[in-house]
Amino acid sequence: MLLQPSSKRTTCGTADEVSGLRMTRQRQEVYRVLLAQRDHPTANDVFMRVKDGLPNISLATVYNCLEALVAHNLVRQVNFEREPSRYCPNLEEHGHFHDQGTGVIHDVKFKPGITLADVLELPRGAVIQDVEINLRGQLRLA
Amino acid sequence: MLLQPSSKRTTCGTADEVSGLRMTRQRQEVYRVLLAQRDHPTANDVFMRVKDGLPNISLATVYNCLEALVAHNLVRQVNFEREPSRYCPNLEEHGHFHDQGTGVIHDVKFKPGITLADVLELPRGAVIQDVEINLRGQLRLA
DNA sequence: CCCGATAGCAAGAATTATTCTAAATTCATG
DNA sequence: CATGAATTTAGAATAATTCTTGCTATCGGG
Ligand SMILES: [Mn+2]
Ligand SMILES: [Mn+2]
Ligand SMILES: [Zn+2]
Ligand SMILES: [Zn+2]
Repeated sequence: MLLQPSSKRTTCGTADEVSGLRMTRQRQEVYRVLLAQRDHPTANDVFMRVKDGLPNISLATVYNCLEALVAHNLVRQVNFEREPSRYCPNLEEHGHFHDQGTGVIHDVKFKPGITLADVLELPRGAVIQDVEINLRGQLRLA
Repeated sequence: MLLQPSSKRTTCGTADEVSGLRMTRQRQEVYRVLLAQRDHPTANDVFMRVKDGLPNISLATVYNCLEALVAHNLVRQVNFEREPSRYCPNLEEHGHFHDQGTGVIHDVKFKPGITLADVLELPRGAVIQDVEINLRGQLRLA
């Protein structure tokens, strides 16, 4: 899962053929930044962080990289209401809890052994490709 | 719950004080259109439908009316990814299933007796104010 | 009924996250 | 090294939504 710059390998046929994604310096740095601080940053947040290592990167490239990482399932895009999209490198199935008090978005695990069909009356024959569970609330310490 | 034009009543102290929303012709028509065809229309869809009855209504007013109805919990706003918001007059707690084949968005009921805490490992002390469950997939007939 | 105050509406401009365009650069491959 | 494909960049364009402003409707008290 640790991806290397593609310059070191052939495009098709080695480790990252799994994802089929060419790992450029920009994509690598965007991905590294997402792993380093898992606070669900926006594209602009990522842009600012990535500029430390790649001062010439453009915002359009950050969007391109994020889109590529999402398309190849290395990163998930998280949308709350109509706010700017956020990005999450946690690949386990999980939901998100937005704490209105602090603004922090927490990952929320599913309880083990629970499946969607246990909880929802899905339409007959529905094949689910994507699940999005977003919660808003407050963290009230007892 | 059936709201009347406010001209027939005082602003504070009668039936729609429950919601505190003054029912203008525009809000009434927007709400009526949502109840009449429960296909989760966008603001622009609502605009086009409402123009039959109110040819001079503006899109900004449709947005204002939808915002007012949502703020007073008569209508829910439904967001899939970054697509235009859709609007749903079903006030029961429910999720949404977007059928990629037809583009139709279906309401999805929760199974009776299930609560979020049964399914998710919520952060300690989390008080949930809003739940959003959005599914994407295909309706494959067996 | 009349009046001043408040709320809502309409038209168009502004906002802003995101996407697109086009030219330059980088890269894989032979 | 040459070639073509993929990627990056800067800036323009897009589009859903929000904002501004002037007007209209409605409210509630006298
Ligand atoms: Mn941010
Ligand atoms: Mn539509
Ligand atoms: Zn996450
Ligand atoms: Zn619905």
